[in-house]
Amino acid sequence: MPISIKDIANKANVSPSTVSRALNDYPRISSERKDQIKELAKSMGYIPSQAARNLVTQQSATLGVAVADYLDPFYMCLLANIEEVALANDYDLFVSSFYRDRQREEKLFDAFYQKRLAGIIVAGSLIDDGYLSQVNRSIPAVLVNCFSYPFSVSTDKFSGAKMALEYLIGLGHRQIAYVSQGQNLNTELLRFQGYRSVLSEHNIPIDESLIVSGDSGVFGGIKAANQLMALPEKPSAIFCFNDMTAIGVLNALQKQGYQVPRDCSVMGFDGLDISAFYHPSLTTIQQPIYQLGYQAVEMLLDLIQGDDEVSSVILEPELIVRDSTARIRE
Amino acid sequence: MPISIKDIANKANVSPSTVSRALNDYPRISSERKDQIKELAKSMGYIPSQAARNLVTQQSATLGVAVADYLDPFYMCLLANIEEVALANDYDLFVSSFYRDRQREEKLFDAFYQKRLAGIIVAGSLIDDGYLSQVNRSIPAVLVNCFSYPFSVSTDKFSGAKMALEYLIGLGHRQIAYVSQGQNLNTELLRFQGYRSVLSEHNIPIDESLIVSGDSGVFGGIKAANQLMALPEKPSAIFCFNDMTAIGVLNALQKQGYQVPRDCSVMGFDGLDISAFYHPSLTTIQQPIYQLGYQAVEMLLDLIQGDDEVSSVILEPELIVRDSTARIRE
DNA sequence: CTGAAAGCGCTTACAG
DNA sequence: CTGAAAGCGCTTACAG
Repeated sequence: MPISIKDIANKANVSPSTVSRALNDYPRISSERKDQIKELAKSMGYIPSQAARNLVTQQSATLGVAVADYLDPFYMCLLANIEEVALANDYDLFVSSFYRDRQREEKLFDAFYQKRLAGIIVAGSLIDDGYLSQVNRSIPAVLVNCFSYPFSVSTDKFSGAKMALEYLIGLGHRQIAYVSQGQNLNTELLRFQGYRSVLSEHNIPIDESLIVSGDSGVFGGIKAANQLMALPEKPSAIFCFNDMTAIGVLNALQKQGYQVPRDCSVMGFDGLDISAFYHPSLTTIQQPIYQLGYQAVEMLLDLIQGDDEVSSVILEPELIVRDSTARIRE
Repeated sequence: MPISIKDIANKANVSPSTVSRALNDYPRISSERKDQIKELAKSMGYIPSQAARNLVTQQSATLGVAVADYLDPFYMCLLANIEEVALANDYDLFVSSFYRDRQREEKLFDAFYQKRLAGIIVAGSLIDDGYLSQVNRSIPAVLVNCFSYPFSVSTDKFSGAKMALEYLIGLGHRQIAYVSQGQNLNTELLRFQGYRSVLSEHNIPIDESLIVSGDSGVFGGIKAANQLMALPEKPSAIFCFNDMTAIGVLNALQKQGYQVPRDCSVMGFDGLDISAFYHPSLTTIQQPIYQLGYQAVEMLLDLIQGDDEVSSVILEPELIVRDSTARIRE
């Protein structure tokens, strides 16, 4: 049984109100009494009940964070940044994963709401375009990388994909494959649009057999690469939905005896830390992960403060050239 | 303002007690009334306040999980397993990271306690041996990989390190380096003991210059490898504290132009998914990550139920031979 | 400066 | 089967 404010009041011969005021640095209280009560509370090992406090104040200092997948380092890096910014603002985090499962994502909001959290951040939402109508709760929410939602902070995927394609074409590649994520989300479609638009600008016809679908993870990348290398006309470069996919692609190519980048260039998207340490290190499109997390928290805090003037943010990614891409061989 | 049980009671012309009983499937209630109230609650978008319920029932169905580092896939894989098992038992998780910072780890317990969580799991504790005396709270706790704590579930690191060394010696290696974690935790010391004990069994003298300290991450591995390869007598094999360290070592060796495993064998510890996809794929000691998570939750649940008969669990790791190790060249 | 009282949203004996 | 009442641990007007 945890000790309560009442226990302290009894021992100090004051009312619970006084104890509460002392502990919360209420201004009009004799400082001797305040110090005495604080010390007593400490010696008794008192730790306030957040639930009780939240109930009476009708507010909470914890933010809910839902990430698509604990096993994708992108979300973990984002999460680490979100936690850091939240902590700096005296909020703590209730973190949950929905394992890229839409049902589970939807259920999460009940959990968040039951806890009466101050606000929520969703990264990698599968509800995507339907978010506004589906999750219509009175709790402020910010989505990361879901451009269609009015309160969101996203990397410009279209622009990122274009950078990647321009770069590969600049290296002389024409047979450029794309390994998609496999779901019709904005984040996917924008990359694909970038891919198509650069190809058509360069008058390179779209070869449908070069567009294969992954699963945003390593295994999808492996499967996709095997599929691509079985083609009569193999690609000379493979642009992947994300770094994890690219790692799968790299792995499959190397296992089949292809040399990267000599036989085939490979590009990722995300800019995960580990992508720099692969062999060969991965050329990729770097998402501004820290900014994504920072701005998401700031936006959510504004929303919580009742500031409705906020509007979506789109951040530019950056091309990082490393060793997995090279000029095409004649 | 969220709607409450009172709002429903008013609309249904019954007392709040009745609403509560209907919603909680209290047995003695007319089923027509029950259904009617349930429907009404749903149509009004009622979602119960967990804080209020916890306050009155004096219990909570959420578990606190503190992990050392979001950026180490080992903890994330463990976390995913913990969450799965917890969810299956109708508990949800309050997850937090302490960023391998002891101060932060200590602070976390106040946060957990303020929330009156049902129990907590700590993975990668830095308080380590001091845990019992430091964190003496009335909330049940299970530690993962902290053998000295009475309620813990751990991989046998001593045995794991021995497997690694036996294997490397079996391949003819004698100059075997060890990259440590850099902190005097049990999890570290046990590996080191395994390392020493196998060497001495084989009458191989310990060469202190082959024992260098990393930081349990990629960068520590890189630094350590550079240090080792600057030695007059370079190691022919490097055994690393964990896979992330090994990835750093691999990277540094390759950058310096060494071929792995031809010029030097490299071994990790953990058995991360990604370690299989490196080039070369990493020989490692596989921790039973799923079992670790599963048993930790089960043990915590027992503790919460007041079952004090539980005792620590030690699980055996497994040697996974892949492509980063080879027989020594003459 | 301090106490008594009301109330946050629930649950649950206690009567009926 | 159902309502009135008490209470979980706090905070905060309202008096004094």
